[in-house]
Amino acid sequence: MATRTRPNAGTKGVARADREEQILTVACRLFGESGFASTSVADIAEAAGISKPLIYNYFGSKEGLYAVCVQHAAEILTAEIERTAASGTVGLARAVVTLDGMFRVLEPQPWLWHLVFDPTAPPDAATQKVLADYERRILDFGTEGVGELLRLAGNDDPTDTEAMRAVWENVFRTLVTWWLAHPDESPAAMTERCVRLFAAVFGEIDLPTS
Amino acid sequence: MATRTRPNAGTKGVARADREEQILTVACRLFGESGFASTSVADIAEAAGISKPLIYNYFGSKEGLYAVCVQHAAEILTAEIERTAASGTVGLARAVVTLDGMFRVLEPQPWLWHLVFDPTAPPDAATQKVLADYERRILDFGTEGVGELLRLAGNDDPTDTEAMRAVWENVFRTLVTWWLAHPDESPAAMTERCVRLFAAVFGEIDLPTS
DNA sequence: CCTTGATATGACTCTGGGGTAAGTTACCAC
DNA sequence: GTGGTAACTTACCCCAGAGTCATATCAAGG
Repeated sequence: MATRTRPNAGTKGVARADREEQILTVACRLFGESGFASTSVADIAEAAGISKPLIYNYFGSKEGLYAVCVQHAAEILTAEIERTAASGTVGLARAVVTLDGMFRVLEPQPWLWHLVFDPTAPPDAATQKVLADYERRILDFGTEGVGELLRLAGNDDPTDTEAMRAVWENVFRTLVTWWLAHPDESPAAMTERCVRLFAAVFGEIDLPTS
Repeated sequence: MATRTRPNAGTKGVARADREEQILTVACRLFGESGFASTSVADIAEAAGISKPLIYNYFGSKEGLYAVCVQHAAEILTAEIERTAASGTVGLARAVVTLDGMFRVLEPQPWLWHLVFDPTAPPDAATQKVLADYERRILDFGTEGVGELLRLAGNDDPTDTEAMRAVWENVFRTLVTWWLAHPDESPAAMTERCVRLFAAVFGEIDLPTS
């Protein structure tokens, strides 16, 4: 055709699976850094060097893409938590080990954290299911340690346990979020800081040799 | 005129100050319950039984209205915190007293809480200034108690103190938010729950007679 | 009465951003 | 070469929701 109305169309030799992975990587970063609501599909397309319809072609909708991003992040974070949980430590030592693992996992891609806790995440069913699953898998670990703490103090009220679990979950989140807001701090240094903070509240704790 | 093209126009005998207060009340509730981003000016107008332009006439913009709402809420919450702070208690007892006061203030209008901590609040200068002021006034109280706790454990690292303050602030927020999510629990019952939770972590605490 | 200012609204405009229709290009199998 | 298909884009539609304009009604003062 003499009239090249769409000079950039046509395949560039990138297989669908590869393109999907590339889009996913870019989207995770943008969604994580700016939040779901403040990130437009056009932004992602531009950052990935492709056009908007390709994203819709591969992921269906903005929500669809987001759900895959959250799934991706949740899998990484859950795997790390389950890994440290399997290491056999208990009580506060386990908390420290878990935090330490989280810092190390997040260091190369800190935006994953905010992805999972994005307050502007859509009420979309797929996304909510992924988040609910994540929540459920994480929950048990927290409830364990917290329940133990309360029983030690002679308290086995289940509602108290639930409230305390919410508190613990948010302490965990706060420590990670605080660390993310202080990028100069290494994971190791932050872990030590956590140990000092716990010690101030609970007294000295015996850590596993690592 | 035979052609009554705008049958509902014209004053209804409500003075500007009264209308502003009425709009403010409705807006606080809607913004607080659904968040800034999910609440449209049309929603507020409808809930207040007036038309959209009147809101723009009185408040200039959606952000302008929101800033006034946040100011309103922040004043109420700050006043309550400063009131309990002036009561003379210290340490954990003060934490309990402050929480108790907060539960009582929020009982008739729980939405005020989420208004101040809305993650979808606009980056608008006026709003941010109000929030920053609120933050600053609250901050000192937390830093005080937290600093004391750390010093007692032989720790006076200022960065540790800052991190611990962030943790404490979020524990406070979590307890209030948890309570708001359990509307059947009375302020008194929730205060007692907090006492039990603190006791489990810190051991028994001596409360002021009240 | 009749002007003036405050209170009020119906019916617009405009923009950002999600989503789509329809076509274009390249590669591969035969 | 010539279909068929997968990869890709341009240019568009469309709507919710912020914000505005021109006008209408009322109450009070002269």
